[in-house]
Amino acid sequence: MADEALSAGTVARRLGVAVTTLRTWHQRYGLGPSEHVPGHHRRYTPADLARLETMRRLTANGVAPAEAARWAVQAPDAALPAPAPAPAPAPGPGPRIERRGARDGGGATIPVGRSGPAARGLARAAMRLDSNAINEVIDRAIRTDGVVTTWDTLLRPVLAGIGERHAATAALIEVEHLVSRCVSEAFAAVVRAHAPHGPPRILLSCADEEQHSLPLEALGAALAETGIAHRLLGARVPVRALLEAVNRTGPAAVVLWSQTRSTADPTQLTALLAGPHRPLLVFAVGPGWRADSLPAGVVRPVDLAEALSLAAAVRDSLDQPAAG
Amino acid sequence: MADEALSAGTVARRLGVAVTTLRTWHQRYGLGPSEHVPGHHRRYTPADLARLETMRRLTANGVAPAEAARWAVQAPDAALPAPAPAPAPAPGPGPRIERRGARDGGGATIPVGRSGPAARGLARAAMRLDSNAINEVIDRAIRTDGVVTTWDTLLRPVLAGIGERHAATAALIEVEHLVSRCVSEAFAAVVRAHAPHGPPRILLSCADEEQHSLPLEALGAALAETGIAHRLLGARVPVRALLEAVNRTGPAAVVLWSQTRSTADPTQLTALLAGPHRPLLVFAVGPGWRADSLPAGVVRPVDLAEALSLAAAVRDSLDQPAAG
DNA sequence: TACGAGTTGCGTCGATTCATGCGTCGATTT
DNA sequence: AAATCGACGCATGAATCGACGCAACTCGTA
Repeated sequence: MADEALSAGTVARRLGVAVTTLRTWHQRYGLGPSEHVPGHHRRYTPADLARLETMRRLTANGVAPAEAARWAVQAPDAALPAPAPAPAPAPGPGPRIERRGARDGGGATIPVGRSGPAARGLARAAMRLDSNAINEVIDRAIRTDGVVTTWDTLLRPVLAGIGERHAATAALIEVEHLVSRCVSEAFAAVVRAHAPHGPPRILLSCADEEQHSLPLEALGAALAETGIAHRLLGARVPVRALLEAVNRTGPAAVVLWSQTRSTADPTQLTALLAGPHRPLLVFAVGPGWRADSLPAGVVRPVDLAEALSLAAAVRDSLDQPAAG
Repeated sequence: MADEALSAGTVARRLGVAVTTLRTWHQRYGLGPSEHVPGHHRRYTPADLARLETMRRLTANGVAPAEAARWAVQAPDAALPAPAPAPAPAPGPGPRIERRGARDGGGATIPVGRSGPAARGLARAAMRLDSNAINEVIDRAIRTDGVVTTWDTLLRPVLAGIGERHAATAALIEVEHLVSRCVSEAFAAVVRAHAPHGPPRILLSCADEEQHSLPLEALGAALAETGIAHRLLGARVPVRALLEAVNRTGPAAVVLWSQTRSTADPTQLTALLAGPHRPLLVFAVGPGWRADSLPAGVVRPVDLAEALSLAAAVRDSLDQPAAG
């Protein structure tokens, strides 16, 4: 693979920095050619270049150089705020539930489609308002399949089914509340069970006016499951309060959830990026956000799993005096 | 060079306090970086951080800052005075652990009045959005004093203080949300911990449009603690949904919570009594209800303890063959 | 009940320290 | 000969420093 060995000057020109800077980065941060004999010329392989590219993109987004370098060294291809967001339309992670079939009983049932027996069982327990049974099902599912899978294949379908019924029949409000509560509690239990390592560096918050916090709680539980500490603000967080929280706690990353388009005001993201304690990374998560209206420097994971892996990348970044 | 030399700002963010506070702690209590040349930047080693962490934990538990600092300086890894430390008498109904030195003040704080050190610690933890500390304090309080006492002497005062501040300054919304969530989770944990004996015969529900469900959750947790199973519907339960739930589950008693007068529509109570599956007992709980407007046959406990004892009475009466 | 004293967290201000990108210089590599 | 190397130093803006003061809270006392 040595057919591409770029010289220092070439790389420098490509990145738009001075040659000296490359040398500085090498000796200050260890961010240089993987194999380099002191005294000899530096030869950058494509991998090295990718690392430098990461460094450049991070710093271009305001990340402190020292931290950006650390990040670049250990996660060369870390997903980053791409200047041109992927042309993914915004269908949202809305679970496409088959509303047909699933005939379960005579009266008012919850359509869960082909989401497996557990979902049907959960739906039945919900209809009975049997919180014990609900808890049991959820707990077992989480214990068996983990938070992410449980959320995607069990909870979200059932909640969506309830919501659908609720929208159609204007009934089942109690059921919806009860299940939401149980889910929320289950997630909380997960968080409590997994003692977080260090201080929470990730802040989860709903967008202003956004009422649905369950998906965020799912993310929080998934994070906890992975051993990543976080802070969850909850639903309906005004922008001012969010900024205040960011200012007070200085998180490395902020996740802002928006369920519906009406709550997806990009201004909030802009405000986050412009605030005094600018977070390293800002995530816009949820079906509400429109990819084309996001300000530059905002990452938009498409589902829980992606958000999780991105957050894990954040975790790996140790903090150190940040300047610049 | 120390592999980890955290700057003042980083440490401050980690702890959830302002940078200025770190400096203040240093010069007031001597709680600073072990080696620090005046005029130069402070560099906190892991050991220093541990000391500060101790400080944080102690203050979160209500210890006066001055004393907490003294403690932290000489015993960096001091274990929490959790179960029964020497200088702490039994925190009975009068949690007057130490009458002096528990002052508080400064900046945006939460007024808790003379509600004991635990309340102060909780308020402090809340201000720094430290959910771990919040959980810790609440859990210990519940474990030590039980749900009712904890609610009356710790949680309600603090929540009221936050609400007061919030109403006055329009700030602290995040704090309010976070604490509410933690309280809710703590109650849920209590309910989960105490496996209910039989089928739930008591239904707890918020009045229509009523958003505050925390007091109800407190009642639910207290019931669970006493071994009484219950069903909790949650906030904002429309009358139709309530009746539907009563109809489906046929509870022996229904508790309807109203926080403010605007949600205390007596019609709901009347509807309950007139429904097909008339509950044995209907409770109207909460400050919203007006005694003179309640329909006949509705009981109105004045506080959590009374509601609890009445509910216990219900449970006992169920053991006897009820004459109808 | 009201009031003053003591505590305490934190905002502000001018001065200083630090991190960082890059220019320069003599020696070495290509 | 051109490019680069390692070392050194400089300019600049962000972060921090120390000092001061404020405001809010609690508690003892009148």
